[in-house]
Amino acid sequence: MTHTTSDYATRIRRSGFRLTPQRQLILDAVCEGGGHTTIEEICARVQAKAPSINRSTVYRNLEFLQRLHLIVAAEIGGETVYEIAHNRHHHHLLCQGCGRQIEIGEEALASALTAILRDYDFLVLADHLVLRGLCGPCRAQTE
Amino acid sequence: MTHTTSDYATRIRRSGFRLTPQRQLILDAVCEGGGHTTIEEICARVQAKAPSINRSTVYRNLEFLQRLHLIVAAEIGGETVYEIAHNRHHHHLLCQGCGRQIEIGEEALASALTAILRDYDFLVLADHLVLRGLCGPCRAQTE
DNA sequence: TTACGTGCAAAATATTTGCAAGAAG
DNA sequence: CTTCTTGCAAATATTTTGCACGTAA
Repeated sequence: MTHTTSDYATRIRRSGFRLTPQRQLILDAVCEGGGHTTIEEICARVQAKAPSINRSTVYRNLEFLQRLHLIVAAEIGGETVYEIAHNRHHHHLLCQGCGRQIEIGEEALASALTAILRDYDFLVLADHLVLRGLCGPCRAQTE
Repeated sequence: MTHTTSDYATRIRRSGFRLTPQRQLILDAVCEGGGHTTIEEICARVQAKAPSINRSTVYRNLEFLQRLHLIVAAEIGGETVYEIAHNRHHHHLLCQGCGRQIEIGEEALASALTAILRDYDFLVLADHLVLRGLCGPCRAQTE
C-alpha cells in the first residue's frame, strides 16, 4: 500500500520521463487513498499541499502514471477510481452498506475464470475487479 | 432479448406512469442493441426515427426505466451501457479484440462467489458483471 | 381534466487541448 | 541546453435542471 518514492522515481526516469513535484504529489495522493481514490479526492489532496497545481495536470498525470503501470484504474458506479499498482493481481470487495473495502487475491476467482476459459473459450483478463455487496456486519444489521 | 411492448406498457401503467412514444422508442433502441448499448447509440437510434426527441428526454427515461427495472446499467471502461432487463441474472464476457459479447449465466461465477462468502464473510451482490478479455479467435490472431 | 412528460435552452460538470513559459536532467 | 511538463484559458463533452406547453389516461 505504501510506495517508496525512490523506486518510482527510478522507474519514471528509466522510461525517459521526468520526476516532477507534481507527479510525486499526485502519486502520494493516490497512495494516501489506501484503496480506491476518485479524481476529486486526488485533486483535493494535491491542492491542499500545492494549490497552484492545475486540474489538467492531474488528469494528464493520472493517464501518464497508468501508462507506466504505476497506478491502475477501475470503475465503481460509473466513476473512475485509482490506486497504486500492486505487483500482485487482486480484486476488491466493496461493501455497499458501510463502504468498507476488502482486498482479495486473484486466486479467489481463479477457478471460475479457468472454467470460463474451458466452457466459453474466453480468457478473462480483468484484473482488479470490483465486486459490490454486503459484509457480514452490514448483513446482520439489515436483517 | 426481445421485449413485448404490451408487457412493458402494462408494467409502466401499473406503476402509475405513462407510456409515451418517446419511452417506447427508447426502450426499442435499448432492445435493438442486443447486448450493451451506450447513450450515444441510443440517441442515434431514437433520433433516426424521431429527430425531435431531445437528449434530455433520453437521459431522463433511461433513469426512469432503470427505476422500474425494465432496463439495467453496467459500466464498461468508464462508460455507462444499458440493456433490457432479464429476469435471469447473468454476466457478460466482452472481447477486447473484436468487441464480441458473450452472455454467461450467473452459475458460471456462483461457486467463486460462494467461496468468497465463506472465506471473507462477504455477500457479493454484483449481478450483471462485465468481464473483459479475449475470445478464442482473437487469442489465435494475437499469437 | 389533471398531473405526468417533453422540448428547449441554459446551467452545471467533467474532460481535453493549444500554447507559451518553466524546469528536470 | 534540450525537450518534457506545467499552468492557464478556452474548447469540448457530458449531464442536469427550470419552465411553459403538450398529452396520455
